[in-house]
Amino acid sequence: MPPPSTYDMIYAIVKHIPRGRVATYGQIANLANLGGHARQVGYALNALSANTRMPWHRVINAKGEISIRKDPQCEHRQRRLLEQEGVVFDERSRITLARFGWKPRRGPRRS
DNA sequence: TTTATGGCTGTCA
DNA sequence: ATGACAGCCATAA
Repeated sequence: MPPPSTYDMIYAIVKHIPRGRVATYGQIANLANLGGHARQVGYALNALSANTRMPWHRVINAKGEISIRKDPQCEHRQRRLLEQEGVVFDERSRITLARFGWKPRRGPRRS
């Protein structure tokens, strides 16, 4: 069987993002051995099926904001999904990565 | 096969 | 802190 494709790796990482937490494209790209090329991550997510169960909405850009695609409405929808998971946006529509940023690894247990 | 695009990132001012 | 520029690579036509 052939090795996993780049998209598969990305999907695997995104699937592992816990609920109520968000990860940046660079974060996923790094975990996916992409070497930091976050772009492919975004494309992979965009290539997902509409009925996929992939938590693509938990993936955001390094600025902590929701990346804009072709449809500005997607931004609104993604934000809605995140809020539904408990993620909070500030006035700038930005997420506090320090708080909601997904920390892979056993992670330092927060108090 | 080549060409064009694309949900980004990091650095500089 | 924000704004602007260039670079990298895989997928789809």
